[in-house]
Amino acid sequence: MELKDELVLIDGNSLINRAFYALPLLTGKDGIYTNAVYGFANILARLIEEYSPRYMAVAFDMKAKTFRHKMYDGYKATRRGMPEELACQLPLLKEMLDKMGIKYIEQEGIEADDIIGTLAARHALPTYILTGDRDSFQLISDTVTVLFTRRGITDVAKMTPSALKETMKLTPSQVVDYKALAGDPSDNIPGVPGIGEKKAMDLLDHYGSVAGIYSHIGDIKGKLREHLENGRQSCDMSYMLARIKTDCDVDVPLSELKYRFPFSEEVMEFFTRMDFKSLTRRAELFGDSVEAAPVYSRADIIALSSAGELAVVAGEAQSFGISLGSDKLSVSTDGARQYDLPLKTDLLGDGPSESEALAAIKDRLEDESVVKFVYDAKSLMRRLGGCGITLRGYEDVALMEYLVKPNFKYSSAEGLAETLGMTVDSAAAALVLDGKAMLASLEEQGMTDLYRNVERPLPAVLYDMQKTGFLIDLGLLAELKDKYAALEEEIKEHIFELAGGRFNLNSPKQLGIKLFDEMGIKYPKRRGERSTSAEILNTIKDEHPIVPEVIRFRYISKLRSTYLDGLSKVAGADGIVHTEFNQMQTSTGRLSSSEPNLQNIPVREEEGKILRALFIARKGHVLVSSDYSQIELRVMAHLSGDENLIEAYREGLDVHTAVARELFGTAEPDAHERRVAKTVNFGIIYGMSAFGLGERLGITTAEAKSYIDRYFGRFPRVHEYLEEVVAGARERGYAESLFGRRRVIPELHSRDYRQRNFGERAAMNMPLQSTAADIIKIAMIKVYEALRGMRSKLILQVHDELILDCPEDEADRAAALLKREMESAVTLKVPLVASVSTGRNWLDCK
DNA sequence: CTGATCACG
DNA sequence: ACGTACGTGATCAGA
Repeated sequence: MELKDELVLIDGNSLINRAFYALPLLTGKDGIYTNAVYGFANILARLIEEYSPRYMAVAFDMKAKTFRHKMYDGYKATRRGMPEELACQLPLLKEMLDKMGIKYIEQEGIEADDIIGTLAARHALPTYILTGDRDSFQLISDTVTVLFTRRGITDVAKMTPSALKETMKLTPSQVVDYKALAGDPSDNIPGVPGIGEKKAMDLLDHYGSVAGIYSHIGDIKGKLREHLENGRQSCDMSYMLARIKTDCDVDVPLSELKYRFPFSEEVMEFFTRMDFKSLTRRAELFGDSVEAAPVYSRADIIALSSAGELAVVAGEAQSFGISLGSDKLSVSTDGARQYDLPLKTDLLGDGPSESEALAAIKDRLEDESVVKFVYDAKSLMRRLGGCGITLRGYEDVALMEYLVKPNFKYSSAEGLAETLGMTVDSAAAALVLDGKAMLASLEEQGMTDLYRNVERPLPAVLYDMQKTGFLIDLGLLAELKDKYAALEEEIKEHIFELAGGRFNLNSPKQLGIKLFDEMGIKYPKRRGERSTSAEILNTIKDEHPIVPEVIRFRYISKLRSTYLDGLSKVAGADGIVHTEFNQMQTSTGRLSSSEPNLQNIPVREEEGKILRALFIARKGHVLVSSDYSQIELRVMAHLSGDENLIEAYREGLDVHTAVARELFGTAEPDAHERRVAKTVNFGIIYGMSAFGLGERLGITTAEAKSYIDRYFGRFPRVHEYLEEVVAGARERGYAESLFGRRRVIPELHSRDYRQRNFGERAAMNMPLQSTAADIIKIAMIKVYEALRGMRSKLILQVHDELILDCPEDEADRAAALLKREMESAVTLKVPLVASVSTGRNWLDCK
């Protein structure tokens, strides 16, 4: 690219502000904010491509007051300070400019505008000023053009004298006159009181300039003249404020404004570090010695025509990416070439069938030492399982993505390819490329062990659990369905009687109208909104006999629709339900369960708990269940190192009672005191607020606060720990578990108070919930290993509980094994305790 | 397709 | 003066 003898001057503050607000709050790999720097870099790249200037400079404002502030206290007084999320990007921006060799200038007491004005005046060569600030229009001339960034950053208007005339009906010098008259709210420049945009334009049209107006003041009549005369001083001052200086003490010879182009390796490294993927691929920005990141457009695709050819291709490789679509099987060994084998489907008769194709590479897929880069190993296992193949030796790229970005939305290998800028038919190649890059990212972020020892082995465990499934008592299910449907109908009719009319009871809207408007039942008045939630209904259940009936209807209806009907829909003819365990769903590392969700089967209410009798062991088997006792609190004791708490656990005390003792100063706390302590303990885990605790305990916020203060007084290390967690998360951008799992929490830097508070609570909760999730995952893997050779099967995980289905003669052994592996999964400063129970069905496991 | 509601840890 | 405990998934109504 040939550079031209032209100069580009950039208003750094203006541009980075635009970039910041135009782009979502992106975070780079380390969770630091990079959106503004990214936007800035993009504009620079575009600018260079379009204008190819040889000289460039960026001017920044400094915090110090300028002559304008001294002249007028109110100058820019309405400006908000730079938000922290942006301020923290300034050093990055300057680092980038340094690496590009672009001169940046900042000088105390001089604003960026004045620096730009001065440089533009000193250097007589074609000059472009890049800014989002209209003030700069006064600098426009035959040689100076303003590149004005309007909304966002992609929309740049080229302002020449004629363009200015056209859009604003002003000449460059009149820009200052205009501001002297109309003022500028954004800079808090007053102008002439009583004169707005319209009048200012009229006056300038007539008299040309402020000087012209005042020299003809005699021609002006009435109110307008009064305004002008009264506002004379303000007008003069505004003129001075708005006028950009072109004679500042800034002297930079042209030779210093040359920048290093093409960009060097250093810049490439910076882009890579910042995760500016698209910029790293723009070869035209970099010199020949710098290798631009490959433009992942499309892998070089080679069509195979037989399973035998596939076997040859895969047979030579020690590692390959593999993607199994509905009508083709693709493998890629190097990420550049991809071999596609079309498969016979129901509609298409060509090629081998899926099982024939897979059979050809069975030995490769089952060979532990051959690394397969796959996307979502668990779902691949299911398809391979159908062909009698067991996947061994894999790297799961989706899991790696999840670890680095737990908010990442699971899609498909094709989706991944697209995200990487590749075509969807290059999935297998994308897996190899991204897989290798992600392994490096995991290493960089200290998550290699977490990946290798926890996440990567888990798909095999989960697949086995899903495949085994949980047996349902279909007879009982049919019975309960009838019973609950009838009961629901009965309650419904009763409600309609009490209400004196029928309506859709499932509609919160209609219910609200019926209860609160038509029947006039009083509801707690809190900020207008009225809810029909159980929480609210419970507070008014004595107002009218219909209220408790509605509450009961809701509950029965929930049990019937969600659990009874829901289970019927997903249970197979053999009575087995196969839940899906989602390993890449939560931001804390927990699993989730769906279709059906077996992690929210009722247990708290007796009437609902009965449904657990539906979940039974297979014939001749029993269920063995084990749950961790207060695992999150124990994790907190460990992480905080609070001696008081650790001691309580080591002595095997009831921790809620122990906390109640501290809270109330009683040796033998009563049931109420223990309940309060228990609620406080939960509050700690959730990052409690005094209000929240008060709500749950039914006490005032002030009373709740005194409990919290007392708790932190008694367990000071807990207090320190929670504060550290928040501070650390704020600084680093993410919270982390004991094993290095991360969750980025951008809300901590939100401008919105509520968002920020939410971020703080999420930050406090994350290490506890997340570490507990890691622990039970480790336990699952250990249990799965330990069960090898036995007929007992892991079938369910509910966050702190594991359930096995065991032949009766193995039950005792399995129970002991389960307890042992769970308790020894990791070693903390406090013991881990798991309590085991056995039963024919889940209800009996208590 | 989102919000309200409610089931679980 | 504000709004207020963390993490999920399923169902239903009503746009």
